[in-house]
Amino acid sequence: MQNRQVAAIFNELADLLEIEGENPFKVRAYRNAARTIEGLGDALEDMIDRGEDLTKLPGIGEDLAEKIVEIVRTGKLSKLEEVRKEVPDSLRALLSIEGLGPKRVKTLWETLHITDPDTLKKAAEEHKIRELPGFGPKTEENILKGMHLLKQEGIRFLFAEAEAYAIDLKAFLQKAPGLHTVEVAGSFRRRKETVGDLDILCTAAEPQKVINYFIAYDKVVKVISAGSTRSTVILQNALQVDLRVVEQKSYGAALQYFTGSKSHSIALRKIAVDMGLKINEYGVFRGDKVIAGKTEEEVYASIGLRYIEPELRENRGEIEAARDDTLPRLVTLEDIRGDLHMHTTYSDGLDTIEAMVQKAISLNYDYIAVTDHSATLAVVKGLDTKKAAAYLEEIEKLNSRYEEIHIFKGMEVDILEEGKPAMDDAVLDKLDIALGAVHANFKLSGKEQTKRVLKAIRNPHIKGIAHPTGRLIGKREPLDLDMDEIYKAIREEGKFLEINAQPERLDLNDILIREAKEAGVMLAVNTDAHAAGQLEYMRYGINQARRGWLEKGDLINTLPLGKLLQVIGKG
DNA sequence: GCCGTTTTCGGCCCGACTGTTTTCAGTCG
Repeated sequence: MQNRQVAAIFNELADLLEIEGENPFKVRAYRNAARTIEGLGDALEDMIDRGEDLTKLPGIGEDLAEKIVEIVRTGKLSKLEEVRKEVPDSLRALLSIEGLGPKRVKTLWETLHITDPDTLKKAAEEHKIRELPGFGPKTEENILKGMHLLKQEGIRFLFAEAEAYAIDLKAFLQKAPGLHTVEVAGSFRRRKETVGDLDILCTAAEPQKVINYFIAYDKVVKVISAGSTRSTVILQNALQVDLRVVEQKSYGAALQYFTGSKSHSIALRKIAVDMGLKINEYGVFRGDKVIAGKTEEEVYASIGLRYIEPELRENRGEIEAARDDTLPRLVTLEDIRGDLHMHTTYSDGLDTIEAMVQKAISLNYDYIAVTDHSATLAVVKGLDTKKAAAYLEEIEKLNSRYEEIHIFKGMEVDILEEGKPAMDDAVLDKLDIALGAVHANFKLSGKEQTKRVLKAIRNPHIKGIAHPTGRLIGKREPLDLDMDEIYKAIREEGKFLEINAQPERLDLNDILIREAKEAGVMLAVNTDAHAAGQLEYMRYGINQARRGWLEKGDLINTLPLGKLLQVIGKG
């Protein structure tokens, strides 16, 4: 039973209870618990096995702790089974229709016996809905329009995809009449690996003019709302954009509010309440008097906190750290001295080794590792023993030609099912950096998979593990690895784990990165570039590293060349 | 259902927009 499944059960229960009309604070308690569980570094199952006290977790009390144990032990929750008998589970689907919340869904169910999207559609088409109290023709129409958006519900965009749209939109908004500033906030500003919508904050003297300009953007296909200070639209690509316009004096408070995360902001507001203050998007107030709001620094300072970087704002301990002045000094792109994972025409890359070298020089790197694939069934275009000889020779040649950069002889070596590297020792002996990686047999049991990777880590030829969990965001689940065992082995062997910067990998994820750091594990952010231009993906990996609380000293590729040589045993 | 250097009971973040109303409930972020 995975944490995500436990969280899903609580979310489902919350939805059904809310439709039932249960105390909204009780409903919120279930949702808060689900959020806490989703953000957990450890598997609940392991925590229970170790006898840890779950009520220590935020938002988990006696009752919910018991329910968690029940779910983990039995795979289900009797309370949910009971509620399902009272409220049809299919009603949940209706909640995802724009404009339908628990109250209206309950009304539809009790009066017209609507239980799912199909019966809802029929009732709307027969104009039965407009007759209900609290409903009208407009609502009925909106329900019908919202029906075909139902399927697209819940899609999230990779950060890198959202970035492209955000850049376009920002450039467009910069030309809005009377605009002062425009900033993309929300999960985009927090640099989450996926982004559900874009939240954009503008400051302008006349907000209405900016709103009017915004909804005329040529990629807008639907205007959901457009008031005097905020608006929500849907773009062609189904991306939702929320725009908020405030005055300059509220910029900091509004940026904080619009950046979130929701639970981070709620926690701040609670602190303010305890101090007799109130925080909203216009400022920090004592009574009617504004005491802060122009900048985010001011807002945090007003409740006794240091400024918190957006990447940390997830209510996972950053607020306590800000109070104690123990926040990390997050690593930056400028700290990176080199890239230790990339591919060339020697395997499945698009550019030559020399093209990669030249691009790396333009990025001011001190070193790179060229790490083409070893050939296996999974990676057919890779290096065999014979091809490897030419490959290594060319790296050496380029190394003497380009004095301004050091080129490591590397290879991304497939870890076979038994944990052995897919390359002869004779070749491995000649390498500076061999990265072990899993590219096939993803379905092994957690125990076997862990054993397989541990064996690779203990292999003296392997220096690091590339994209350790093998996940592809939205496409492939991570390997079922015992990460604590992995961290232990990596630490003992003096090896490193990679943070892979490919937009759909970002592997390790933020939570595992932070765990790894706490376990004393060395890490490296690498691009796994398959073309020279992709060396610029480093920034995505840095985003992830920052979300994992990493500082410069946690990454080996911030080290100067001499120090790095020592770390990989070549100094 | 959670939580507590004010509290073990009585609070629980805060405001904008829409559509339905005729002063506001429901929804959303």
